[in-house]
Amino acid sequence: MGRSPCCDEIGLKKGPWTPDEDKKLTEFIQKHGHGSWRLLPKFAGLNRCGKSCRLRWTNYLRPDIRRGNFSEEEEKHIVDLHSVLGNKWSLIAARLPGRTDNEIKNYWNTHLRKKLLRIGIDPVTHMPRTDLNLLGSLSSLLADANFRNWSNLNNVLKLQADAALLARMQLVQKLIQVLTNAPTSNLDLTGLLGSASLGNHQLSDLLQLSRLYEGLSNSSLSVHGSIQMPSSLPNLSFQSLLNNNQACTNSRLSLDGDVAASENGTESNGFSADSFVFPTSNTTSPLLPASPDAHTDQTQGPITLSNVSSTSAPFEAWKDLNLDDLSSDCGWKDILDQMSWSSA
DNA sequence: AACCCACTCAACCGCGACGCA
DNA sequence: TTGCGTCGCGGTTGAGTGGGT
Repeated sequence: MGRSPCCDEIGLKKGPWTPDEDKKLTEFIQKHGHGSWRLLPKFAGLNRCGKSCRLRWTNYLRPDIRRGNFSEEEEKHIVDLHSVLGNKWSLIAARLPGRTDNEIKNYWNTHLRKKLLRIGIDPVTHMPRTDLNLLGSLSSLLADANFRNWSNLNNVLKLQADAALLARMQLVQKLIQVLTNAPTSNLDLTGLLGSASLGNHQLSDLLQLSRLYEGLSNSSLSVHGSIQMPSSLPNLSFQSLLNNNQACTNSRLSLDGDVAASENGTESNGFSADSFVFPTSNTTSPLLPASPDAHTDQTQGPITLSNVSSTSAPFEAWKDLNLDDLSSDCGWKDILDQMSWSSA
């Protein structure tokens, strides 16, 4: 919408602030509050635009700002939060008392991002990088003395990524439960999809969620395999999809044991009541098993959700989130935006 | 001492969101 | 509903700084 004209005005000072300007701004705000940022510089006797004043105050002069180096605890917290929130610096800053979004953003870009890259973690996805020269990354990791206190950082970060995935899976589970009004965690969708209670939009949304769930579970299994799926995640049963013509039409599902050609000529996958394959374009993996015996870390033994959350905070961070936070994640935003029922 | 280069971080810019008339 | 003013956010810039040669 409308652009603030204040910074376009000619004659306003730009660049570094002088101690005198800082003093004027601080004294004025302490006495009167900031009120309208646009009018503030005029009343405070500053030849600056309101935007510049706000920035100077919020990022530097505010009395509750904590200066100095980031502690290890803060670093880990930032990584945790970033794995869930992405580049939502203001949200991250809100969970780190005394730190500003600008400070965290700078620290991320100059330190943390590089650290993650060095140890082979993609700082965007928080997944292990796939474009690595493994030997090169190993040597650089070994050479990185900065991580002496995070000796197991690689594992910790993998767990974080896993935990973030699981958190998302749990969210999808919740959404499915809301959509289907299913009371139990062991969700059996038999009959639900065929029932008259589900409208076209809901059916479509449910299928979309199902694909999302599958994508997440595939990521968890194929990329990491270091985490044990918690029993709280649903053992989804999609047998009723077999009998639902609309679902088959919408999603180009094929039936158990059958292989049906889809419109583009590729084959989709069969599924049964015990396992199923979502109608994604190129995956053949079944839904993750709910068995606690599956997918244990070879060297450290099974990792349960409880001890994952004790070593990494995404679950803690997740508790603080609302759907607005989640919807900022582009893929998730699409999903949530398209849910015609979510606001109903 | 002079220069170069990499790095840091305060500050700026552009945009979207929101409130209000 | 529309348009305007304002705020706040995230990405980017560039001056300052420190280390290496």
